[in-house]
Amino acid sequence: MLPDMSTSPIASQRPSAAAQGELSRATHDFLTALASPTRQRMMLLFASGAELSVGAVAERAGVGQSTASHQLQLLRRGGIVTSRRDGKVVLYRADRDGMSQALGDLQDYLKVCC
Amino acid sequence: MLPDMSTSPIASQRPSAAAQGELSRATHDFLTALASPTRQRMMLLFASGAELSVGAVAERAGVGQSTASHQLQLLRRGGIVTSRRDGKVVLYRADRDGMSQALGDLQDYLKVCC
DNA sequence: TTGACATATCGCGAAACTTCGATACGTTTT
DNA sequence: AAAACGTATCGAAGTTTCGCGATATGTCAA
Repeated sequence: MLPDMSTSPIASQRPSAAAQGELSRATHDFLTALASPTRQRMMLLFASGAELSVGAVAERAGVGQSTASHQLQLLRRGGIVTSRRDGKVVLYRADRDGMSQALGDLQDYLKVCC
Repeated sequence: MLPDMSTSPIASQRPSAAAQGELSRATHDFLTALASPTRQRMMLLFASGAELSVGAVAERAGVGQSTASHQLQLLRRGGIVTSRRDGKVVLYRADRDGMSQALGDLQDYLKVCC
């Protein structure tokens, strides 16, 4: 089954969550998603707005199909990629809005410590 | 023994590392350091430029002394805190420059995927 | 409906992380 | 020099993550 795409984990967070001194769940997912060499390698495949299927990511990143599917979901949960189904294929691409929002939340959080 | 404070892991990286499509070691350390609830809790103790010893962090964060020491080193490796010795005590505080540089590198990296 | 194809989920072992108590190291004081 | 104190390192148990193959689910074509 496809994961729930109707509710974005980023959008469900208040913008001022970080300013209150607590790192939001969405921002935590953003950090953990990017803190992985394999997922970093995957993200580079989406340069220039490329849209890739799970199989294409698996092949180019040098991982198995199940691994690619799982890691792409972690990236999606972190607001870094978006997915849409096109026939049998599920296409992923970089989530520009999600990334900028997560970065903003992160900056707000870090301002507390300065 | 005290860890090596003379060479900052952030400063040893070229600024354009992220633009070349590879996430630098320093930026990876920054992400992994922040992707931990315990370390996030610790960082909140440094609000308003507070400077705390390892023991103070351990007590306020509710962890053992060895744990606090270890996690603070991970935060230092990520360019998020700085340490200095004052007598028997080692004082940690937020590393404003390190954080802004890591954030900049992260932004550069994310620009590749947009 | 059946078959073919792509993706998601499951189960598992390997590797990494977290935390602790115990111990070694560095610093100051006596 | 030795004791006292704070911090860093060590070793180990528990938890989490990672990657894989196998299997289930979803989709299109025949």
